[in-house]
Amino acid sequence: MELPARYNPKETEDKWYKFWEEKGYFHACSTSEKKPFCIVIPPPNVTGILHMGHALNNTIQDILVRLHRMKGKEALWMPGTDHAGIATQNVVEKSLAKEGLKRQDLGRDKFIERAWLWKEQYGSTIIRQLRKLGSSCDWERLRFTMDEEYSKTVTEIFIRLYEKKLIYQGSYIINWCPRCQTALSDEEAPHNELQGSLYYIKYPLKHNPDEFVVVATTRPETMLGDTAVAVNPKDKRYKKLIGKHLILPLANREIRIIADALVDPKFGTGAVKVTPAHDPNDYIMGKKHGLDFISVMHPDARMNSFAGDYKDMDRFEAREVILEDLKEKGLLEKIEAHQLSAGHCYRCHTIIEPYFSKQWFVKMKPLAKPAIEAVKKGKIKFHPQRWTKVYLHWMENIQDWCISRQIWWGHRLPVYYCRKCAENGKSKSPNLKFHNEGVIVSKIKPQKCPQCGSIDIYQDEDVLDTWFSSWLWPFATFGSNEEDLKYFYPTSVLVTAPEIIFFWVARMIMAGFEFMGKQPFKDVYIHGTVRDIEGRKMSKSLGNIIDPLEIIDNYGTDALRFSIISITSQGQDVFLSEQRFEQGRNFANKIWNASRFILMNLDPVQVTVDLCEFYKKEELDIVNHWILSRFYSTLVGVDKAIESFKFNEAANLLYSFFWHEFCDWYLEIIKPDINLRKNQIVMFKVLEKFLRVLHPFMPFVTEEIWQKLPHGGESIMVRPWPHVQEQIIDKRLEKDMVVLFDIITSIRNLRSEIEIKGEQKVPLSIYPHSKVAANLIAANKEAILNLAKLERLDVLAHNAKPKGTISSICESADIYLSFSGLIDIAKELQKSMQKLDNLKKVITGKESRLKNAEFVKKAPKDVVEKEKESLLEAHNTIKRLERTISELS
RNA sequence: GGGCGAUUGGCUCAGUUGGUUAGAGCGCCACAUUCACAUUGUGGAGACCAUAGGUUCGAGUCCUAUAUCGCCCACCA
Repeated sequence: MELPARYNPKETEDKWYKFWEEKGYFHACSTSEKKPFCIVIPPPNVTGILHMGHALNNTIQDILVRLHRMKGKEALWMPGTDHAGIATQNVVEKSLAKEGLKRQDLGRDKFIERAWLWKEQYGSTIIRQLRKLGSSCDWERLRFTMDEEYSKTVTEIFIRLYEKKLIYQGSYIINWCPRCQTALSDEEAPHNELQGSLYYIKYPLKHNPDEFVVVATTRPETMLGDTAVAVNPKDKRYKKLIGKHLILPLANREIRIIADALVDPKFGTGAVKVTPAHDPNDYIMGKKHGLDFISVMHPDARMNSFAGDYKDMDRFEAREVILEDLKEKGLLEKIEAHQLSAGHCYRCHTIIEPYFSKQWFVKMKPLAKPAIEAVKKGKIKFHPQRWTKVYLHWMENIQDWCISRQIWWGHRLPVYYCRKCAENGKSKSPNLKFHNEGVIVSKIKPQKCPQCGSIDIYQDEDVLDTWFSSWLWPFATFGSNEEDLKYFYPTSVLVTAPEIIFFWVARMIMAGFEFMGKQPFKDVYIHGTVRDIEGRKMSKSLGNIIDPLEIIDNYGTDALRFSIISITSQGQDVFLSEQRFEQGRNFANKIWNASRFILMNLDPVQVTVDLCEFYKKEELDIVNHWILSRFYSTLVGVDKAIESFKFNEAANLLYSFFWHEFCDWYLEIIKPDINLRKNQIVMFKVLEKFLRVLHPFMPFVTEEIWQKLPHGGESIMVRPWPHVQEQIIDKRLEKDMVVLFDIITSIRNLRSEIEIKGEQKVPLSIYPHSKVAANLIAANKEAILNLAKLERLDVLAHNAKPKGTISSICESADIYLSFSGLIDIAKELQKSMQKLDNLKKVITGKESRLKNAEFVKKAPKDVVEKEKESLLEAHNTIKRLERTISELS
């Protein structure tokens, strides 16, 4: 069979992916007799495009799924996308903006129509890209968090929680994004450091306007909403002022001086302006002291009419103007540089505004309880383990979850209001926003108010937090299919990134227990973040993105997969440069060429035997036994590595086995006798099995080659994972072979050092140091002749007189070169002296260790024995070296 | 303020429960091309394992500080 000398991924990848899919290999079925294995994909946003984080995340999942499929499980990888409320709405709004439109111009229904249209058109981009990656997802089950059935579940869950009084409506300070104009949960408003200023502002006393209380603030623009100044009750400086009144500058309102232990007397001036509607701390004080809540901003963070002259200014513009005005009035005492941190919208990075508003919340403490237990008891395990602490810390300090969003794209709250009931309630609370009368929570819009019978009913405008649907993902994806749920739930492993632990992982665990009564998964593997070579996150704005699709285009999917896996250790962050992908590409090519070589030399008739039968009946020679042993040892290592989520270790084991042992040594050794039956069988079987083990890592190249090999079955993808043949593994032999390689390497080294030209063959004598070495040399004489390019090899018996000059010694043998003329005596002498020196140091170390009574007494016996042995060995080597030196001089 | 991670050849990283002379890939140097593969082969150079203490017969590995970098959490006006 003629194959090109290079592996071309472009010609194979799409072909095989299509083949697998058409064969239905990706599909998993709950009626199977097999044991289930299930992973639910962290649903990428519909707005998403594949980045390296996805590539890593999904490669790991695909490895696990393919592996377990081969191991005989009914393996399901449940795919889907997330509607990504704010992100998608932003994208659709942007596209509208190009037409000069705002969403309000369209109205809610039209806008949502538009959003769906967008989703239909672009929402499957990421799915297509996941396929390029080779992901073996069960596409028949593709889900979307706004599918009809899924949405139904979301609504039901809301009602269930509401009825359990775990969902409530209330007015609190929440994180408000003025740009997206919606509330956000705490997790969606991460705090970032900012370089700001601390402004010291004088507030005049009412009874004596020439005297001031100076407050320190980072946000002067909110002063217009101040309703008090607070001091610590123990603060002597202010004690006599407590209860007195101040005139709030610029607003010319009277505000009270209150005492509260929350105030830190050491910070600033020890006096704090209190703005209950714009600061969470102040909110608490406001509640405690019965202060007024004055919101001074519009939802877009422009100042509102409570801000008087500053009305309609943006909050930061207002800050500047207010500072100017204060300065003019002589009320700005000083400005200090000050580091602070502020919440930022995780979607648009706008600084969030702590904003007082009425929202819906989930009471989290009761949900957290079983989720904490499960992790503490080890029913759910994090890998690496350290994330357990992070998880528990968050869970144990969990805050209620704000779930209402003031956007249009998402699951609308199943909440309706009766206008009539609300009107009636108004008498108690003048602002419609602040009362709870007339709330109806229902799956569908009620015909009339169950309270008063009015038909004047309208639905809440808000939608739910996107994560309120994703936290149901491990079971909501099965919809109402009880059999599937019973079979596949709880799922097996969750593979995800650290930044999503609180958003998603923790909440899924809570939802699993609350709604299913069972944990959603057993293991959580948290992989690292993919960064650029300088350790920065990859982002568009930094321009440091490495596009996985480009890598696929240039290097191939298998190269991408293999490279990224081989550098991802144990959840450590990955520093990536494009160069890394050469390793994967070269490896694919190496496999390709080794296979090409084998195919060119393969007699298909000879290899149709069963390998087990073969080595039961026929005694294996050293080399074939060795490579089989190494293969199975590697397999053991790979199994173990994957079990402990050390994917890089598995990948690297496969890499070095194939390249350095199978190709560099094994194939080179058997090359001259490649037609021998035993060589035919073993080289073929090892290759075939190796391809299977590698398949989860590099699915395409392995399939392409496997199909060209004689094979049974349709696809490598559905072939069983090889069984470890314990009886073939011979650690002793593996070690011995290293001796042989050591000898060959030493001869090659010698050739190189004395500059024997490439093909020039030299005669050599060799004196083996041990019986093992002697046997190996005898059994592999041909191999040594070939690999070390020797004309002749004489193996010296004990006491035999060597013919040449001693030229080199290695651990296992002395090597005598038969024509001494080639040797640079001075150089060799120097080299030997150097070796002698090193060895003497080693011996000194060993001797002193062995003389140390403590060591002999306390160290394990085998360690002491080993030490003695190696000392003896070193002494022998020294003797030989000294002999060499005397011969040379 | 608290927590976590990292610090090992020029670069990027491995390094199992402490055990003898610390590994890999890339890069570098030399040699090799009618040989499956130059996306190759062969050989080589290159590391007092961040610093300072400690535990131990023995520390890259365990402990305590320190430094630098990074991440996360917290009601830092």
